[in-house]
Parts: sequence; C-alpha cells; structure tokens
Amino acid sequence: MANTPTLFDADFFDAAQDARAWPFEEAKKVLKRVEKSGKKEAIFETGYGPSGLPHIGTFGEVVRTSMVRHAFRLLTKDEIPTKIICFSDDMDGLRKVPTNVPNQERMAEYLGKPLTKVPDPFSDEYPSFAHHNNARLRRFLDDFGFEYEFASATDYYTSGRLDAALLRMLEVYDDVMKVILPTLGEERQKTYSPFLPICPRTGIVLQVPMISRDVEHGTVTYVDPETNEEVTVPVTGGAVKCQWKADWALRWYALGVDYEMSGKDLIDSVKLSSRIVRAMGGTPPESLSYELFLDDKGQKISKSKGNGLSIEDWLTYASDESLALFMYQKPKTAKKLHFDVIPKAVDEYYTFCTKAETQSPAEVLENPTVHIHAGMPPKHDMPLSFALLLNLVSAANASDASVLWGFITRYAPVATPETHPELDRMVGYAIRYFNDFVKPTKQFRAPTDQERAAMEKLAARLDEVDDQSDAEAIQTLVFEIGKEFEFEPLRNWFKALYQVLLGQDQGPRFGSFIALYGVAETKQLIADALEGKFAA
RNA sequence: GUGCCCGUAGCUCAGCUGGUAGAGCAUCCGACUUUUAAUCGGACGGUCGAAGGUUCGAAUCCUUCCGGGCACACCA
Repeated sequence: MANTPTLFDADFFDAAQDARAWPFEEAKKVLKRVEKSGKKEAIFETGYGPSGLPHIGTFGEVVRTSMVRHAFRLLTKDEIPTKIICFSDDMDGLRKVPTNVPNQERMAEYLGKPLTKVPDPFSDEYPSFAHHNNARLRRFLDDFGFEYEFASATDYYTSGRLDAALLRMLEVYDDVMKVILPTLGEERQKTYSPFLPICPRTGIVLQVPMISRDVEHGTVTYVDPETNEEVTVPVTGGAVKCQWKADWALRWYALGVDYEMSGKDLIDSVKLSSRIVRAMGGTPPESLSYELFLDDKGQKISKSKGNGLSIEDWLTYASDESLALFMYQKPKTAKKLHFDVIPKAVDEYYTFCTKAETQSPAEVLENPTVHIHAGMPPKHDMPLSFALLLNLVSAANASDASVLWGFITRYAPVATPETHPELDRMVGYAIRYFNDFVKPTKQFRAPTDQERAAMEKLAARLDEVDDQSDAEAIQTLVFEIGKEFEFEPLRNWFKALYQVLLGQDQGPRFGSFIALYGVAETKQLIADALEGKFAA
C-alpha cells in the first residue's frame, strides 16, 4: 500500500490516547504489557504454516497486525521501537507430499524430514522446498509493502538463538507435560513429547516419547523406533525442534513476543501455549482471536475446499486498499467474503479517504484509511462510484476501456484517464468484472423476421453516417427505422436491439452507443448477430 | 459439553465512551431522455430476538433466556 504522510506529530499523539478504534484497543493492551515488563521494544509476531502458500487469511493477519503496530506507535509517541516478525515454520517435517507440486516421487523420499531439507520440487533455484516457499511468502509480503523481519525456524534453531529457551523448556519438562497430556487422547499420550528429535541417522523429525532427560547436560534420550537403540541428543543447536504448542510457547519466550493474533480455531492452542510459557516463567503475549471468513453460503472458507474468494480473486476486481479496508472492519465478526462485498468496500474506501481531509485528529484516528496506510490517506477525486461504474459498464456493454471512458466523460465531462488515474484504474477493474460476471450471464436471442429486416436496413443505412456523426443524428436514424418497420410500441424495437445485439433486456441510449462503439463496429455486430453467432 | 460471534427496514448491514432509529439495494411515485438503461428527487418501510435490571433516559451497559452460525481429535 502506497506510502503517505505519517501522523507522527503532537496532535495525533494526543488524540491517540483516547482513540477507540480496535487497533488502539489492542495497542493499549500491548503497551500495558510492555510497561509491566519494562521492555525497551515491542515485538509483534505472525506465523506461517509450512505449506507456505499465502492465502487471504495470511494477508488479513499481516494487515491487521500492521494496523495494531501503527496504533501502538501513535499511542507511544513512537518512542518505543517496534517490529513485526514473520516467522516461518520451515523446520517442520514434511508430512505428506503436496498434490499441487511436480516431482511427486522424489518428494516422497523426503517424507518426515524438515522442509528445509526437502529439495525444491519446482527448480534448482532454491536449496529447499522451504526456501522456495519462504521466498514466495516474502515476495508476497514485499509486494504489499509490509514492513517486517523475516524469521526462519530452521535458522533460529540451528543458530542457537533458541538454546536458552530450549534448556528452560527442558527444566520445566514435567510441567509442560502436565499441561498437554490431559488434552490428548489415550494413544497420543503414550508418544507425546514437547521435543521432537531430528534423527541423526535418517534426518527425520521423530515423534517419539522421551525415556529420560538430563537437565544438567541439556540432553534428552529416546529409543530409535527402527534400531531400538537408545539415542541421546542435545535439545540445543537444532538437534530437536519443539512440537507445535510447545514450539509456539518457545518462540514467545525466546523472542519476547508481545502480540500475536490468530484465528478463532486456535483459541485452545493459544490457551495451552500460554500455560506453557507461564510454566517456563514467561508471560504470554497479548492476543486477538479473529473470526474466520465465510463464503456466500456461510461456509468456512478453506484452501482445500476452494470456496470463497482468494486474494488473487479480489485483486482482479479491486484494489488492495479495498481489501485492506475489508480486513480492518470488525475482525471479531464472522464475515462473508464473496464478490458481492467488493464494490461496497471499494466505494467506502474512497469515501473514507475524502472524509479524512476534513476530519479532526481524533476523528481521523477512527478513519479506517489511516490504519490502512499507516498515515493520511491519498487524495482521490472520484466523480463516479465503483457501483455506478459497474452499472455503466454493464448497461453500456463496454468491454473496452476507451468505450467506457466515452460514457464516463459524457457523465462527468471533466474526467479523463489523464486527470483521473485512480478512476482509470477502477475502469480496468470494472471491465474485468464485466467480462467475468456480466458477460457470461448474457442471453442472446434470435431476431424475428421483422426485426431481422429492420436490422439489415439499419446496417445498410449506417453507411450514410460516419464516425464523425454525432449521437443525435444516429439516434434519429435508429428511430426512423423503428417507425418504418412499424414496431408498436416503438420501445419493442429498442428492446429487440438490446436482446439480439447485446444479450440483455436493457441498454444504453442506442445512438450514443453507436457513436461511442463505432459505426463500423456496430455494423459488424449486427452482421454477427444476424448470422446467429451470438444466440446459443 | 466448552468457547467465540451474530440477531436492527423485504435483503445486506452501519449505529463508537447511553440522549428522538440510519445507509445501500429492493419496491412504489416523479423528473430527465423523440425508446430503454443510467442519473436525479421523493415515498414506503423497524414494538432494534425476548424478559428483567441500572438510569431522568437503553439498540447501546449488566443478568438470564430464545434463535442462528462457527470453532474445539491428530497435524499446523
């Protein structure tokens, strides 16, 4: 999202103290936590599963976390340093071969191994599958201009940055087990361990019980399931990684995470991980459980089901700012995420942008756009709403930007693509929307004999006019032909034109349409229709 | 069972720390247009899920209940 003027000055700092927008509410919780701990920095974290592909929930999480961070900076007069850590769980074992990658057989040989040890199935460009996914994730985040610090679990484990925390986890091992075991089924209880050793023999991430541990030496001992030999490994230096909930706790503890939000499906995990952190002597971060997104039928959106909207879908038909606005609104309410919500989000975004110009500092901080831009929103002059554009593009049957601009300029004479680049951007979106949603619903019908004759006449008489002719003259011509062929009422003649030529029941004023669409093009359109190229 | 969210106009939803119920769409009427659509103006439309409580005053705060949705094995 584009850089805009920041709000870091006294007026906004003052207003922030009483601001009630949800990012401020969250930021206040973080501030309280930071003050209590006496820390000199506030750490925000977002985590990413090993499958790696960014989806709309990922986007929402980073956008929203960035908003809380920005609110925090305003709240604290930007005197406390902040950062967002994007943590990739790239040391997790490969559990199954993804169905959407090439080289399936080769991948299968690496089942169970850390993702950073699995070769990239796509190319030799990256040293591993995880590196490939991480690169994609970072490109994704960079494209949106997010500020973040990337963190790789593998790097953290192997570099020793987690060693102190791992040793602490080992010390409180029994307490951790007490937290987790009651939540597990009988079978899983037998094999559970917060530590997952990386088998020195095979490199596989093992899910095996620990038979003993040595706090003093910082090691754990387990039985190799294949050789039945006892193996002792250090918990440090990347020789083990932690199992999910323990892993989360470990990170919070080691990095001093102050804030992390997550979907409401993870509420129980947050609770358990929090108890583990406390067992370690730490304090769990402030958290926000956001609601999941639903599709138009109220079903949960999931990657595997492929329902609902993807980021790509949204960005095909509207700007990333409008998507960010959608994410801003009510994170704790389950919202339906489908095509119909797009136009509203787009128009509200511009409305809020305009409003911000005349608002007081206190009001500005309640304006979603300042949270989207982390500063004052850009100024836009929007003579037409997106909703109106969509109507226009549909009514005018415009699948071409220049044709659509013709209609727009008639409506708002001052507007051109040069003077209104933002509107031009929307024109592009509207046309895509038209092509993908309006066009497929068109129903062309064959003309009656009377209509056919009239249209042939119209095509012939269009030779009399040229592209220079004005819309009125052409309109008169169309009108005359309707009279000549005795359409009664005359409205049926126009209706026939729309239904046969445009595949819709209603349409633009026909003279204007021809003038903008082009005389030659219209003749071709008529010829095609009469040949039956449109009617199914 | 535990927890979260929701219940406001026909539909989709706004209503922020309590002060006379709002928008968009839909519907209907009108204006403009030598047709239509678009556009513009207007009208219609709600005992704010229910009952208690706090208050001079509650859609808003508290309690209980009803109805709907979702999450909660393992893995992340």
